[in-house]
Amino acid sequence: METTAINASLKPPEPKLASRALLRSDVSLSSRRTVPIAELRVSAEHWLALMGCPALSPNELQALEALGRCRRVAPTELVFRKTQATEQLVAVLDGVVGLGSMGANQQFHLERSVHGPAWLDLSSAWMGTGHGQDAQAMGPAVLLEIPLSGLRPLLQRWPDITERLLMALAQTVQKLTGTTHDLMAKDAQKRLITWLLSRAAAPDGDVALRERKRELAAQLAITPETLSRLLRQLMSAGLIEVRGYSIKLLNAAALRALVQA
Amino acid sequence: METTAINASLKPPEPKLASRALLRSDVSLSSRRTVPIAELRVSAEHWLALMGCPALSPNELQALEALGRCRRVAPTELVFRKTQATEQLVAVLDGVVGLGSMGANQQFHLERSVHGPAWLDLSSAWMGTGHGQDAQAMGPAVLLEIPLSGLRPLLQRWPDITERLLMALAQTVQKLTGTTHDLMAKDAQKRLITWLLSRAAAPDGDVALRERKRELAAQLAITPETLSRLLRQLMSAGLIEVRGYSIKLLNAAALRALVQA
DNA sequence: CGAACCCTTGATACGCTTCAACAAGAGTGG
DNA sequence: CCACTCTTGTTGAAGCGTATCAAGGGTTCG
Repeated sequence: METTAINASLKPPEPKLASRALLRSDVSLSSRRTVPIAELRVSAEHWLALMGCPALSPNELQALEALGRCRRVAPTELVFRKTQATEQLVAVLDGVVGLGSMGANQQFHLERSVHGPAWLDLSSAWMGTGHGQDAQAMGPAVLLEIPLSGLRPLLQRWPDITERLLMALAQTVQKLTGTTHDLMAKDAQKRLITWLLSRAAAPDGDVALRERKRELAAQLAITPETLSRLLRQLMSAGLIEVRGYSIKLLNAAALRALVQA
Repeated sequence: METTAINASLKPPEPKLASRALLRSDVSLSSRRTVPIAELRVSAEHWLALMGCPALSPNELQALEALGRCRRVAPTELVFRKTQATEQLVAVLDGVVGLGSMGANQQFHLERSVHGPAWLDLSSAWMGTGHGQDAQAMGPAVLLEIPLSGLRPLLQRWPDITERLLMALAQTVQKLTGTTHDLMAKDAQKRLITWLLSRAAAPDGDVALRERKRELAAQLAITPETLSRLLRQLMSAGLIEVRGYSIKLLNAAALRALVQA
C-alpha cells in the first residue's frame, strides 16, 4: 500500500525550517470574496444554474421571479432550523451556506456546504416534514425563497418546471450517493485526494481553496488536525505543493493511483 | 460516556457457556422468504408503494403498466452495472436488491439494500450518466423497468406523474441525507442502535432480521466482527436480547439515551 | 500592544479493522 | 446414516487510522 510508503518517508522528522518554508501561508483567503455580494435580484445566470441548461421561457422566468423572495443574511446567521416546518424551496444565489446541525452549546457542526448559485434545500418542502438539517450562512449571502403554495399553480401551468426540479433533485441524489460511498469505502487520505482532483479542473492542477481549512475538513468528515497532517504527508511525498490556501497538484497521475488502491 | 461503562462490564471475560446460551442461534432466517416470489405483474399495491398515497387514476396506471417491463432475476444476478448507460427507471417489485460496487475479484461490496416494493434507481435516468453503482439481487426478485423514452409522453400527458416521481426523489434525498449524517456524526454503536430503534415499530420491541447479519453490517458500514461484538456488548448491558435472527429490545429508553449522548 | 482566531505539530488514547481460529448449521453424496 | 464441505457467525490478538488534548506560532484587528 502506498500509504505506508508515504508514512515511512515521513518517519524521520525533517528539520522544521524546511517544512515551514514549504508550508508557509503567504497566500491569504481574503480574495475569496472579491466581488461584493450581489444585489437582491435574480439574474439570468442564477436561473440557469438553478434550473438547468436550456433556459426557461421568459414567461416562466417572470412568473418565478414574481413568486420568489430574495433575502440577505449576515455571516453566522441561521437560514433555517432542523425542526422548522418547510413551505418553500430555498436556494443560495450568492455566497456560501453550510448545512449541518446545531450543537447544544450553540456550536454549529458543519456537514456540507452549498456555494451559490445552487439549491439549498429542494427536498423537504415536498415531504411535509421539516428541513432535516440546520443551515447557517458561512459568510454574507443572498437567498431565494419560493413558497410552495404559490409554486404549485405554476407547475400546473408549465410542467417543464417540474421536470427541471426533478432533474435538480436527481443531481442531488447522485451527489449524496457519491458522498455516502466515499464515507463508507474510502479512508481520509483517499477522500482528500478525490476532493483535490475534483476541484482541479484545469490541467495545470491549481486548487485555490474557497473555504477555511477547518470547513474543508468538516466536509471530508475529518478533524482539522488530520487534514493538516494529510497535506503534509502528500507534500513530503512530492505529490502536491501547499502554500497557504493555494494547493498545486504536482503529480495528478500518482494521486489518481492512490485513490484506486 | 456510557460506552465505556458497557465496555467495563465486559472486561472480565464471562464463562463461555453463559454467553453461548444467550446468543444461541435457534431462530433461523429461513422464514424470510415464506411467500413465493410474486408473479410477473404489477399490482395496485405495488403502484401505491412506488407512486405515493393518493392512488393514480386508472388511465394513468394502465399507461404505465403498458410501458413497464417486468423481469425476474436470480439470486446474485447483476441487475445493472455502474458504467452501463441508463435509459429506464428501475424498481424492485418483490425481493431484495443490493446497491454497491463490484470489486475486482468478482466480489460484491454492499452499501445499501432496497426491499421491494420500492424504486431502485430513480435518479440516473435523468442525468445521461450511467447508474452510479452496481446492483445485485440479494435473493430471487422481480423488477420493473420503465424506459424513459416511452415515459416522457406520459409525463406530458399526466403531469401529476412527474410530481409523484419528484416526491419519491425527495424522499430518497431525505434518506440519503440521514445516512450521511449518521456516518459523519455517529460511531458504530450509535448507528446500530439507531437502526434497531427504527426497525422496532411495534412497542413490544421485537426486531426480526430480514437479512443476513453481514448484510446488516455492510449497511451500517462496519465489519461483521464488529457487529457481533456490539450486539454482545448491548446484550451484556441488559439492553437487548439476541436469539439468532431475532432481537428483542429490552430497554428502549436506555437505548435512545445512548444515541443522544 | 494584546486578544482572538487559524493552522500546525506532538503525544496519547480509542474505535474499528484485520487476520486467524473455531463452533454450529445446511446441504451433499457415498 | 454418517463423513464432508461450505457458509455464517463468534471470539481473540494485534495493528492501523483517526480523534483528542495540549502547546505554540502566525495573522488580523481593535
